[in-house]
Amino acid sequence: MRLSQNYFYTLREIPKDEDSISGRLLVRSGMIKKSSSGIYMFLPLGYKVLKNIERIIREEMNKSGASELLMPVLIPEDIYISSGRRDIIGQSMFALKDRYNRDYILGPTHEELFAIAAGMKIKSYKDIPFNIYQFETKFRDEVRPRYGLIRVREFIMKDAYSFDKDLKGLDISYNKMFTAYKNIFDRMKLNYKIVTADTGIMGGLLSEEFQAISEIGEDILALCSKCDYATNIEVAECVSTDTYDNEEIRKYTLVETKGAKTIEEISSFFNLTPDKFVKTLICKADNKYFALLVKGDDEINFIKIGKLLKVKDIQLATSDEVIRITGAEVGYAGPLNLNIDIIIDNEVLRMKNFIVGANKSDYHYKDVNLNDFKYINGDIRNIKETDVCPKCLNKISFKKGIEIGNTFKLGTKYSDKLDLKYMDEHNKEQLVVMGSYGIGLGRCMGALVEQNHDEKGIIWPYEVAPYKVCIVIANINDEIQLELANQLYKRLLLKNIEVLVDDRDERIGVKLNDMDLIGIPIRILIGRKASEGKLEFKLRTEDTVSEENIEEAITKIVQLDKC
RNA sequence: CGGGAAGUGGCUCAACUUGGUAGAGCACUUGGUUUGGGACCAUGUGGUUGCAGGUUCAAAUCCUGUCUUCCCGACCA
Repeated sequence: MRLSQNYFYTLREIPKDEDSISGRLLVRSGMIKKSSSGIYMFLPLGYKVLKNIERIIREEMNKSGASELLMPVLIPEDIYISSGRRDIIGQSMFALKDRYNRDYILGPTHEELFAIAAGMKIKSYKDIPFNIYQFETKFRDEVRPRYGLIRVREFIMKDAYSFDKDLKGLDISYNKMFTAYKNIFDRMKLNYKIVTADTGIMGGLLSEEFQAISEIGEDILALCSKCDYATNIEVAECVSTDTYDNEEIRKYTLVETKGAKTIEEISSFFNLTPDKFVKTLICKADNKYFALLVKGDDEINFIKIGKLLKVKDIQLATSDEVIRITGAEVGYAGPLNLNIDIIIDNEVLRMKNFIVGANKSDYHYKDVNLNDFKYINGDIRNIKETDVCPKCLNKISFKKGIEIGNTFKLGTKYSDKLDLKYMDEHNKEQLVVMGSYGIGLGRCMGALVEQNHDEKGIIWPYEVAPYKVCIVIANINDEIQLELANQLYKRLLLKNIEVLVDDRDERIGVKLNDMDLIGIPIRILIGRKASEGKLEFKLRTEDTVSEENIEEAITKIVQLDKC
């Protein structure tokens, strides 16, 4: 591709509407452009990267035996009503009506349609297992699009679905996908971790996330330093090794704590560390109120609460509701004289003579103990970095991750709702067991840039790079340079290597800076030694430049291209 | 959705507080000088100041509404 004759631009200024390094670099390098909040254009250079990512995924998917197909984006709302997800996904779905006033949604994920498609084939146990997948644009009306391609409202996902007769079969299908996913992300050269996670809107039995390690990651991963324990903190089990307080139990007393509402404020009021306090949060779940108690320096985990109480849609109570229930302003809730169910975190079990709100504005109780109120207990807090690994009790550490892929063991959730059944060996109807597997292509692209860049620009891993080689012609008015560049260009094309020729009428500094910015792995500079048949060879990842003749350069490039 | 900020040539910003009819840098045109890491001189083009309404002799500036974008909290590939 000759730059002078193609759609290509870069920006010198930093775009003001991008909040991440990857977003800024991708926009500056003319690969993407924000069209509206969370919606992007993929321009020629960026589209090539996206296509490379797609190619890697397709190759590995096909290798695993899956078949590609294509589903519509526009889906009748009824289908999501029957699966029960119209309500679960709710506001995140883009919804519209056709001219006859019929309701449609733009597909946020396609379990339903794939289950229907699977039903076309599946009659008997002999018809399964199989795996079908697609690359398709998904629409999700995210509350807050962010970080360039990382959190967007319209994005291309590879989604695959497996169909098996039982859980044993699902395990096999799942493991095939798991292997394919590892191959995919390894080939992209992403630095990632696999963690177990909550099943969220998909539901089902198991969810594992492929998380690209990055500072802008929106998920926190709890990783063990010794064993293979790795989870999203949303589901990380808390195991405390602290010993029980062995103070004498005292009788609680009321203390005026005027104006001190937050844990910070009260701990400085009492001049005690936050772990001597117990936070009481009022929440509402399925129209019932609960009081949740955790140690002052812990955080509530709503996913754990949902599982413990078998409720969904848990929200913190509004301040009006808190006033109605506790009789005090927000900040003074406590477990004493409270007539809603109280759930305490296991950590609180170890505490004695702690401080809680008094359900009276400006007052707290001190020296409160567990026998002063009724409760049930459970693991309802987020794991902290000071906690130990729940599996081997060694040190745990946190990393932030961008969720680039996810695999779910769905079980029979969708086949039940959508009536996907087969006839088994004993002539009995059985529900098909499903798995679903997603990869966000744009997210991979964003995460790659987050992980591979320097102050000059992007550094694409070879296989995803839009072009593998760029030939920079120092002086386009020099016939000899042009001729040498031409020769190299044509010969590399014959070897099926994607080459970009920077033959623009620009100063050399502009060209070199642009090539660094867009991150082409191999750079050939053809300049003043062209007359001797020499050119300069440089890798984007290294600072050293070597002088070669055309044959040497081609040999080196072909070699790099092979691995 | 709630809270905060901002919308001014293609891009990044100034002028707004204190109304007087829009300016810089980059980019672009043309000419010239340059030419190995974002050149220089000259020249020119380009804006109904997000949109609508109001106040005023006069609005980018003040007021109201509206749309959009960005930043901080509950979702997910």
